[in-house]
Amino acid sequence: MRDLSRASGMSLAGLYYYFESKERLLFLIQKHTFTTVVRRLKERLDGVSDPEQQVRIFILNHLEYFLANPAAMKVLSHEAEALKNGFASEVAAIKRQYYRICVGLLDELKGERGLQFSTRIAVLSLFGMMNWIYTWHNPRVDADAEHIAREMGDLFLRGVMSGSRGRNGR
Amino acid sequence: MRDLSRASGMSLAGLYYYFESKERLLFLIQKHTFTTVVRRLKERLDGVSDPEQQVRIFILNHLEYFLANPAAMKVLSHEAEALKNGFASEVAAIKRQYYRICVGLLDELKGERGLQFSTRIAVLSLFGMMNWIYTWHNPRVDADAEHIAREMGDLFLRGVMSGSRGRNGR
DNA sequence: CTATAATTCGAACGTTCGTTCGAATACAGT
DNA sequence: ACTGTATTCGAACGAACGTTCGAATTATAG
Repeated sequence: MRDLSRASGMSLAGLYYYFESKERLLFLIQKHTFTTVVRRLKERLDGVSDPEQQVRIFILNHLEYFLANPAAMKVLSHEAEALKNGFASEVAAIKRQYYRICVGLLDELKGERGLQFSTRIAVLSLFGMMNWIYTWHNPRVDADAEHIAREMGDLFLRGVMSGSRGRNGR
Repeated sequence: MRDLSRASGMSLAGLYYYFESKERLLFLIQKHTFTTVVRRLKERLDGVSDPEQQVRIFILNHLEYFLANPAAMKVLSHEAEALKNGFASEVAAIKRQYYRICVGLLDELKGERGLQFSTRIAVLSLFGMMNWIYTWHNPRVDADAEHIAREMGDLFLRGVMSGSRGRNGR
C-alpha cells in the first residue's frame, strides 16, 4: 500500500478513502482484469465459426492482454490465492467462465474433426504456456503478442490435431 | 520463519542457528531442488539416444519431481525472483543449465527430422505447460505424473513435429 | 566429575505492514 | 459569506516479520 501511495502520488490514508482495504483493492484489480479479458474475447469471437480460428483468437486475445499489462499479470499470477472466501469465490466464478469458454472451443474442434485428447489437460497446458510468459517475456528481445500467439497456436493446434486419431485411448 | 518453526518443532532462534538468514534458507531450497532435478535427469538421459524419447524423459522427470514435491514447487515458482544478487546468480546458473539441456534436446530433434520452429518459444512453452501444473493439479482428481507426462509429451511433440515442415519461416 | 563445545530457546529489538483517526483543506449549494 | 459534504493527509496504533542475544540445556572428551 505504501508503494502504491508513492507511485500514485496520493497519501496512504487517501488510498484507504477510496479502497476500504488492501484485499478489496486486489479483488477489484482481479475482477476488472478477468472481466475485461472475457468481454474482449467474446467480442472477437462473435461472428467466427471455425473452431480452429476461434482457438487462435483465444490465444491472441489472452497474450495481447498479458503482454500489454505485465504488471497486472504479475499480480494476478502471484496473488491468485490471496483472497478470502467472499472475494475469492466471485473471482473464481469469472475464471471458471473463462476456462469453460476454452473448453467449449476445444470440444467443438474435437467434435468437428473426430479427435481424441483430454480436454482438461489440453486446456490447462494451453493456459500454462500462455501464463508462464510473464516469467520470461522481454519486450526488447522477444517478438510481439501477434507473433508469439501464432507460434503458440501452431504448436498447440498441431499438437492437438495432428493425425485426427490421437493416441490417448489407452 | 515462524511458520517453519512451528511446523518443524524447533524454536525460531533455533532455526537461525542452522540457517543464517531466511534468504539463505530459500537459496538452499532452490539450489537443492534444481540440482536434484538436473542430476536425476542426467542419470535418466544416459544411454538414451533417440531425441524424441529424450524429450519424453525430460518431461517425465520434471513432472515426477514437481508432483512429488508440490510445496517445494510452490516456493520455487512464487519466490523465483526473491534472491539478492549473490544468491540469485548461483541459482540462475543452475536454471540456465537446465534450460540449455532442453534446448539441446529440441535442437537435436529439429536437426534429425528437419523441422522448423523457434526453439526458444518451444522450450518456454513446454516449461509453461509443466510448471503451471502446481496451480491446478489435484492428486485426488488428476492422473499421476506418468500419465500426464505422456499426455503433455504427445501434445508437445506432435505440435513440434507434425508435418516435418513447420510454418515458421515467415 | 569436570571443562569445553554444541545445541536450544524465551524474550526482546527494530522495521515494515495494514489500517485508523482527527484535523485540515477544497468544494457545493444557498 | 455560511454551512455542510467530499477529499486529503500527517501521525500514529497494533500486529507481524526477520533477526539477535544471553542464558539454559545437552552432548563430548579427558
